Amino acid sequence: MECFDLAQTLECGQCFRWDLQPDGSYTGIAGGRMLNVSAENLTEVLKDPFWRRYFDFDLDYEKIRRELSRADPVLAEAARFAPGIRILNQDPWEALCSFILSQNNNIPRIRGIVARLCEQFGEETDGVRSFPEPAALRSLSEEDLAGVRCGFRARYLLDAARRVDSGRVDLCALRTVPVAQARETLMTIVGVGPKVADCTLLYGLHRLEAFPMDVWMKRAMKTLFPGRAPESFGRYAGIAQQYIFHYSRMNPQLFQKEA
DNA sequence: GCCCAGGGTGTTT
DNA sequence: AAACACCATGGG
Repeated sequence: MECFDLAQTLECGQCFRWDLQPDGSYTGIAGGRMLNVSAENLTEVLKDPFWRRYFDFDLDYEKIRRELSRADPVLAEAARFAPGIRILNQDPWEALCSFILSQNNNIPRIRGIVARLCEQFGEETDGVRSFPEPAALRSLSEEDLAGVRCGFRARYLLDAARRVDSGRVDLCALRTVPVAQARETLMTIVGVGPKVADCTLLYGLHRLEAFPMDVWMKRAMKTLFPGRAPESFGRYAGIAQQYIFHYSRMNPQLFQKEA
């Protein structure tokens, strides 16, 4: 399967609960299930409807990559660099929290914070530690979250928990409303700006037109696609964004000559 | 010690 | 609207 690479998909910065094992497989938790997945058992894993959907296996990434590549040679180069990336169908609430925690932070530390959050406040069933539900966080104080060591982001996490748990932000409804409106709704949460909102839309709600612009993407757009608007990439702009993000992080020398 | 990390908020020009 | 300090924390 050329259009599905586990390392590219699980290590491209969209998820934070998958661990590379010594044997090259990945162990992770999603939707209250634990999975060990590798190139060897992938076909078997994809027979399970939950994982099939999680890994977005029914979307034809080969075709999308061809379309995107045909439209732009630079994008074609970026896509060629990691043709096996897929956009996961993560839980919207977990994605929202993960990217709230991501702000002004680095990926290894985000992973640690998410792990501690699950360990301290997630429910354990059959040895699987779930991501804590909004109701489990709603009534906590910032001091209660001290052990998670997420710093100033604790306040943001709690505001998100309260708004989601109360229904003022209905994550499920955001799958179908116009994307601009969904974005605005997410941004009513304190600590959620354009970038975190777009990450939630893309990775949690599978709104593939969302185009998160972090520091890497800003550099990449200026250098590789000067003057080009994210919307110009079309309804799969989010997938284009993922190719560009990964390409940029793997080739930082592209941006060295700033002065 | 300094700088940066998949940013956002509040304040100042 | 654009620039800026500030926000906790940890790693290089």
